[in-house]
Formats: sequence, structure tokens, C-alpha cells
Amino acid sequence: MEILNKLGSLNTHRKHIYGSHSFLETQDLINLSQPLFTLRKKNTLAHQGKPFQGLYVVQCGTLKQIIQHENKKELISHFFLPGDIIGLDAIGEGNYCGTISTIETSGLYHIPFRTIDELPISHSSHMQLLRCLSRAIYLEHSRMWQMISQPSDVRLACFFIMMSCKFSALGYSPHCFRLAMSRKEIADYLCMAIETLSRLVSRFQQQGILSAHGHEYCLLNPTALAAIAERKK
Amino acid sequence: MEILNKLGSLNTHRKHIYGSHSFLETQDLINLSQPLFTLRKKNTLAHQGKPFQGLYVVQCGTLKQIIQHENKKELISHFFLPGDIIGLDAIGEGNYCGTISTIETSGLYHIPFRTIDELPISHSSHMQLLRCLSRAIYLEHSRMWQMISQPSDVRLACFFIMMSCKFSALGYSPHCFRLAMSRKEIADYLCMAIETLSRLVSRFQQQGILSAHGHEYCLLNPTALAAIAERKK
DNA sequence: CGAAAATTTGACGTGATTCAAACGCAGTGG
DNA sequence: CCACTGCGTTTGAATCACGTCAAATTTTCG
Repeated sequence: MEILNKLGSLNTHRKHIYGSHSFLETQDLINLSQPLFTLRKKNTLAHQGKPFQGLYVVQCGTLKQIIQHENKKELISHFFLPGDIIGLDAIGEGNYCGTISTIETSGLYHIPFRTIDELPISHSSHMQLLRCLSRAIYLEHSRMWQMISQPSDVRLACFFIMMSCKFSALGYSPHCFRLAMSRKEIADYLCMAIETLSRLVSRFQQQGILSAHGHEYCLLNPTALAAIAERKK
Repeated sequence: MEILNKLGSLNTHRKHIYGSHSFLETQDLINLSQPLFTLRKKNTLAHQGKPFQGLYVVQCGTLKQIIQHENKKELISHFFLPGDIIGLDAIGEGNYCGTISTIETSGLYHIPFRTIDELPISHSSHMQLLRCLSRAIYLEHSRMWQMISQPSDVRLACFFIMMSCKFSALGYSPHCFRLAMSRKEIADYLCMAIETLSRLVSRFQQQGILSAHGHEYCLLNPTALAAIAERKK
């Protein structure tokens, strides 16, 4: 069965790259999977360095991937939302390169396999998978570039726009949505201090760009938000 | 012919990760290549976004890969030294994701192919290539982490140590070597301003850690250098 | 309800960028 | 041979964005 034939058809011209791993048309993958299972919030799906056990597709909920480097400062490499695929960056190495855990109770499909050989896909699909990983290198690089050379307000604006696009694609309102992640998690993802994030959210609210109450966010002025996100240095 | 069978045997425990692309035992690749050719300094080997034309193996000289993002601030993603392979990150996408040009006159082997299908390697080698690309994702991430959360002196110390290892592996002195790249290029690679780099080099010299005359560098106190590189925040 | 955790806000310190000027060095032409 | 020019590098001073520290406030959840 050709599960990867639509690989690469998505996200080819994404503007605000934050490298979420929804490279495939996930329905095909789900057909291969075990029954849906749920994982309560703050549970760990996979530990960094542990052997690869297969991919997961998010059906509902939110997860995060933390890559621990030597010292304890942790960096969140990805958030996973419904439709996203978890574990693509672990296929090759054979180990999960980060710890993946739920932020809220989530529903997941598991596509179990240890090595890529066990996945019933054709030669051409392997090529597509290869292409997919190669693209991920570039996405990582883009993210690095953004984190290094873009000021914090631009990074945050891009983040909100990305989330807006996500929710829009999922059929939800692009303007009002609930983010399961805490401020600290968003800050870690955006490589800034919690306090900086908090100040930025306050500033955006004062400017009437958005409103934030707890985990609920409303984009009141998407144009202004986009202007901040696109601001050249 | 099995050119990728030693894939992944190198660089598995590299400490100071700056992601140079020497993943393969290059001699196998060279056997597949066109005759050696030379490219004068400041010439471009491949342009960002142009179609993939094949891999290159550096025989001698130095090259750099620049990835241009929207605004003009350029980021050097890689330096290529003898033994390194150029273009691995372009295989999948089919386009070069950065502009690759010579810093000094360089000798190169060209392994021409357009798509991975044209490379005469086995299924298991494809797996290895896949593993290789997957690892590159992690390397990119590690570099991001270092650039973001390590202070500039640590980054520079790591850079010198990496270069020292490189030259050592090539059979040259690990303590005294000539770097073809300019200060500006090193600064771009390490994501800092030229002035910051210049100040750091001055400081290291005052501390007796190294001496720098033009493009010639001597590591006078590798222990002290390593202490800076390993310093936790 | 009450303790613990998360968030906000202010004051302050600092590493690194930016601006500016001076310096050294190589190549060119008078 | 020396002035002239352009380029890379160095150095100092000023500035800024962001992180850190600390205290206040709100939210969460048993």
C-alpha cells in the first residue's frame, strides 16, 4: 500500500516555518495504525535516546518534543497538534532524539515499526521519505535562523500566525483559539525567557493586536500582527 | 558497488558538533567520480535554489555554504574542508539549499547525478543514507542550541577545537594551522558580529590561549581553550 | 478553601550589537 | 619610490535587547 504517495504535497510554500512535522497525508498512515489510544496530560510518549518504536499521528490534543542538551536548559523543538506526525526525525537514527510528552490529554494513532524496512512502502516512497527528511534539515535551519537573527517580538508574532494557520487548516477559527501549552512552554519553544514572553503578550494586548485570557487567545488585528512578523531588520 | 557501506561509521561520538558533512568514507565516493578539477578562490560551485547536480568531495582547499534568507543578513551554514562531502542536504529537495563557493582555490571530485535513483547503491545503503540525513537534522538542532544558548566565547572556543580536530584527522598539526576564511566569515558562521569575534581573538591572545597572525592560528594552551568550550552556563 | 504553581510587573545588570574612527596591508598608478 | 585607494581588521564608546532577580498577583487544583 502506498502510504507516502502524497508526501511532500503539503507545506511546500509555508511562510512561517516552525517545522511542525505534518509532511504526509496522514489518513493513509492511520489506515496502517493500531486503534486510537489516549494518553493523559503530562505523560511521556517517548524518551530521548530510547529505541524507535514507530510513528504516531495526533488525532486530538497537544504534545511537545524536548531535546535535552548537556546542561539543563531545555529547548522545545516541536509542538504537535492534530494531524501532525511524531517521530519522523527518529526513523533514521533509530532512537528518539527528544522526549515527547503530552501537554493535554491526547488521542494518538500508533504505526509500530522498528526500522524503515518494516514499513510496507515502495522504493519510490522511500525516495519521498528521503526528500522529506532532507526538507526537515532545511526547516531546522530556517528555525535556527529565525531564533538567532529575529527579535523576540517577530518570533512571537510568527508563532501566533503559525498557530492561526494550523487551526484554520483544522477547521477551527483562525482568530480565536485555545493553546494548551503554558507560557513557559511557549517561551522555551521561542527561545526566550518567560518574562520576555509575558511582557510581549502584554504589549500586544495594549496595542490591541490580540487578547489573551489564560490559554485562550484572540487575534484582534491580524494585519498588525503580520506587519510585526514580516518586519525586516 | 557499495559506496555507502561505511556510512555512519564516522563522527558518531563527535563532541563539538558543528555539522560538517563528512558522513561517508569518501574514498568510495571518489571512485565513482569524475576526474579531479580545481576551482579558483571566490568562485561559486552551486547556487541556492538551483537544481541538484550531484555531490562533491573536497580534495583540497576550503569552501563555504551560505543560506540566504529573506533579508540580507547571511548565515554561513557550513565550511567544507578536505574530505568533506558537499551537497548531502540537497539530495532530497533536488535543489541546493544554499550557495556554495570557494574561499580559496580548491580541488574537487564531482559525483554527478540528478536524483538519488541514479546513484548505483543498494537498498541497505539507501537506509544508511536515510539514517545519515536523519542525523543531520539532529546536528542542525545541536548547532541551533549552541548558537542560541552558549555565549560567544564558548562558541569560538568550540570552533577552534573543531578545527584542531579536523586538521589533526587530516594529518596536519592540531596546534598550528592556517584558516582560509576571513574573520567576517568566521563571525558569520558563529552568528556574531565581526567586532565581537575580533575582541574575543584579542582576549584569547592576551590570555595566552592562542596566537593569531592573519590567517595563521596557533593554539598555545589547548587545556584552557577546552575549559572555555566546556564551561556550563 | 488554601497551598502550590504559574504569571505578571518592575528594577537592574550585562553581553553583544552598532556606530564610528583609526590602523595595517596589498595592489595600482603616477 | 611614494602617494592613493580599497578592503579587512582592530579598538573604543554608546546603546539596546534581553535575561536575571525579586516581589506581587493570579490561577490551578487537590
